[in-house]
Amino acid sequence: MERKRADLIADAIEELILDGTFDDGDRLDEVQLAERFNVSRTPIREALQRLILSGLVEQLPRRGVFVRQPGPVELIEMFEVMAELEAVCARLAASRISDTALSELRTINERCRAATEAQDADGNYDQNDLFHATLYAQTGNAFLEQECLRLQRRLRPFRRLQLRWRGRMAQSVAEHDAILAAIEAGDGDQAGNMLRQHVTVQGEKFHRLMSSLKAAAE
Amino acid sequence: MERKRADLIADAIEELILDGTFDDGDRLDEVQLAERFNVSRTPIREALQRLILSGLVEQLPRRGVFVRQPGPVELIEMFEVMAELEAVCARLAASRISDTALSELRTINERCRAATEAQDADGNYDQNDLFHATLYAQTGNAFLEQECLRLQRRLRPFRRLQLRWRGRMAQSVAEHDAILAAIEAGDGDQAGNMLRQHVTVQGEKFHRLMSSLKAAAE
DNA sequence: GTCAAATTTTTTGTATACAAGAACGGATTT
DNA sequence: AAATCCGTTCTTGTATACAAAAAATTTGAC
Repeated sequence: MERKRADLIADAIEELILDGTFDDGDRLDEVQLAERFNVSRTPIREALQRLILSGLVEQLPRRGVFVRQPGPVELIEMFEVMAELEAVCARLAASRISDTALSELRTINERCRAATEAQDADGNYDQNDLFHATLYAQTGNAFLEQECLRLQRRLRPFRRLQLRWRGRMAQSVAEHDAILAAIEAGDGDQAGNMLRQHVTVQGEKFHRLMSSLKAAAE
Repeated sequence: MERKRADLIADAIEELILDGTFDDGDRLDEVQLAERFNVSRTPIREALQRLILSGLVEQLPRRGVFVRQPGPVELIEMFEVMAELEAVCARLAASRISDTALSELRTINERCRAATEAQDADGNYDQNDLFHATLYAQTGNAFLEQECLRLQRRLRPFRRLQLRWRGRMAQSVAEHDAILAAIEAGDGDQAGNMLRQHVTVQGEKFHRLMSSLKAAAE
């Protein structure tokens, strides 16, 4: 259960930003939001503070808060950090993972495969996130796990764009297979490198992401 | 200049926690803090929200906020993440660093050495932080840099404990030298591994940190 | 005397009222 | 006609007042 109204509102505003209701650069007016959610300015301000700290919006002193979608450069940077963090997770997990967790990962990837064959993009998306999140947990480092989940969550809407590309889902499942094989073999460095490649945005992936962004902006 | 009163208060409370005025588990009473800082509860609450998001304090719904110092396990986990992040920085910096930045790093490490020889623990501490922060900037990834600075800041009080050990300062300077040599040689993997070792808390370092913590708790 | 229930009290969460600073517009001057 | 200065208005930041929920204390019963 959520703690208080301000938290619910923060999630709601975040959703409104991510689904494009609020565009980049828009000012988030406290009084407008207050009447929109039928609350006073106080919980709105608390919610905005949460979003400011998460980096989703920007506050200019005495000016207000503005939506701040990451530009191409920052996006690439965030994906690079995600790739490196996941590489670390794979390397650590390779030596710390339990047998049950390994088979669980296999099960999840099989569900990814099934969703791919069923052309179920949403199902693939959810199982894919679960696959990565399960791996984070197997690092045996709860702090690392939380940091990864935080960034994963932040990048979520942009990863969603990527899965639309033809053949990407099948490729993703195959890469998961290879990563699992490396982990099972206990080859942490290999698993890490593969996962880094799996997440990194470069080459063709980069151009596809850019054009997806441009298309989404229209 | 700081933005508003709430930000100043957040920094002040953080300082009070880090220097031990507020101990682990203490409840941060809103009204007490309000009269302590001669403001109303509103800016206090905003400040506390910042601290909650930064993980320094914990909020229990309808109960209040409590100081939450990390325990030994979480501390080790945080240092592990820091070590891995810095390893990434070193690897990336090895291929992206500029010549001027490299010589700047050398200069900073020379200041570390001078501070060590002068038995100036505070000077060494400051230059050491600067050395690492300069390296973060040379990854060419502003997002990664910010994340590293965030975690560095969080671990700051605990790193301070470590420098008290006999011989640690000199060892640190020598390790910096080796890391710089690896970066100059363009060997990113080597530089990364060395920096990971440099930051990792394990073996003798672990026992020393634990006893320092116990001593600080008394 | 002890345990439990109810009331009181304390504290958080929300609403509203107030103050200070910034943007906007109009008027006056060059 | 353009630019600048002053005033109005709008918005943020802070204070206070109010409500609801949880904790603590007191009172009553067994």
